Amino acid sequence: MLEPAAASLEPTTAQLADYAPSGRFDALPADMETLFMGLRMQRRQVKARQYLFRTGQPRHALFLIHAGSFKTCVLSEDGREKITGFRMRGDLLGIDALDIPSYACDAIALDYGEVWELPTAQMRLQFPEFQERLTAELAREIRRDWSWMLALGTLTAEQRVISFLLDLAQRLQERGFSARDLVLRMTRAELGNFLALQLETVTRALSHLHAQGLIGVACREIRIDDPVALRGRLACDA
Amino acid sequence: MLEPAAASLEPTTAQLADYAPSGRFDALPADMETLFMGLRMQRRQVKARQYLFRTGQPRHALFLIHAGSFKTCVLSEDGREKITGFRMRGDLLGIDALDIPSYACDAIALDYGEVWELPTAQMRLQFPEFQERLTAELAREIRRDWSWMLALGTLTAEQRVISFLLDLAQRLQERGFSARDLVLRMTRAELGNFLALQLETVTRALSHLHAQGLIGVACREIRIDDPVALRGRLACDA
DNA sequence: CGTTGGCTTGATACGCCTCAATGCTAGTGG
DNA sequence: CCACTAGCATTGAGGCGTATCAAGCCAACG
Repeated sequence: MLEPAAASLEPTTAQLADYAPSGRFDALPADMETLFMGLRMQRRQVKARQYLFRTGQPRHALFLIHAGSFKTCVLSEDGREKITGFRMRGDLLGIDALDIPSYACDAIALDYGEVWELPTAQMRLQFPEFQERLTAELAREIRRDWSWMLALGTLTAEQRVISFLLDLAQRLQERGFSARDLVLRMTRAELGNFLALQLETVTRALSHLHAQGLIGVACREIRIDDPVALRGRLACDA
Repeated sequence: MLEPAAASLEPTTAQLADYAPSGRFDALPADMETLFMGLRMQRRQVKARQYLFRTGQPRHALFLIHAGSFKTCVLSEDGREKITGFRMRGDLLGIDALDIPSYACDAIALDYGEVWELPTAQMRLQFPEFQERLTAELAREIRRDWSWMLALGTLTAEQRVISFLLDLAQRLQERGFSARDLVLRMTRAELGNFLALQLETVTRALSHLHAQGLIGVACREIRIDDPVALRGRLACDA
């Protein structure tokens, strides 16, 4: 367990709030849940490590994450794997295959998960704005992807890890959790895969930031001690 | 000038056709032009190096590329730049900002360019399937991005260059050009930026492939001599 | 109590970056 | 016509950052 953060530096969340690799593009996160609250929907629970769907399976529905965390990944024919994102409550799974009959990625629960199954055909009829919501969600995903492409292409290993932590902190905060105390739902290997790093490099980056007093590290639990300093390290010439 | 390819290895285009970083996901490319043929549309021409639009500008329209090549790029606050894609005839520019009032990237002509301006509001009324076409285009872009994220995260410098060449060859072929003789519309620096490599590394990779007789290189003109061997190099353990 | 999976740390190797020099081509102006 | 310049491509030498390999630690679990 990590002891709670020293209350020395208070105004850190404000700094965090306007940061994210995707921050400069995005409008506020959509609240799909309230939109569909009245609708009777199929719910589905998945256990840790379980596949929600796999690449190539017939796509019969979209899924709205209600609880838990998921990763989505793509595979090449020769076995190379790449995690394309870590998804959490409010995110939609499966939209990347909206125009084709089968899923285009794997969706795997990191811990446990509960999803709501959206029957797309029915929704289109019932909610005229549904299709527009989908385009919005897709466009947002593109901008997120571009931001990460920018980060992976231009930042060092340590900066990538910082980017990830700050991005995660912001997403947690948007969902009502602390932006300071994070619990990573993925292994070091998965994190490294997403950031295009080896797991040892991720560990070393975290250890280094810890040694400098910027974060607290206890395995999956991360405490962000100095968001301002972290943000400062993201500049090109730092 | 490059002399034409030796006619020794004939059946290469078939191999090429089913390859692309995005190949395993995508359906055939959309023919937007014929769809909108009857419509009276604003056309716009841009010269080399000219911006079609910039990040943050009010988004009043989408653009369909009719001729020429464009690059789209994103910038971070501290000046880091990343080219998110090279676009050509039939591609849509601006869709990544469909849900927000201003453009989310820069679009810059590489040589010259002619685009058709699509008034989105009008199109939605006139073509009921237009919104669905947009979602399809967005989903395809996401899958393309994921494929490149996979490539950049798991391939060596030389493999990335090969991937790019094969992808470009396929896109040219889809548009009725030769899949064997390519003309790069971008500088080595731009190519390196897209592939997360330095321009010298791109040059070295091209020179190396040339020295092995797999391609012909004369500055911007590339001839693909041995697509099969190139494809073979993309395997994980090659 | 052994086994397994995940995390950390160190030593070494290698691929790509960085810096520097050169060549080439096109455009410009004397 | 020929300097002169600017932009782009190529090539080499050396250094750095991350990958790779190896070992040890710890908690969870059968």
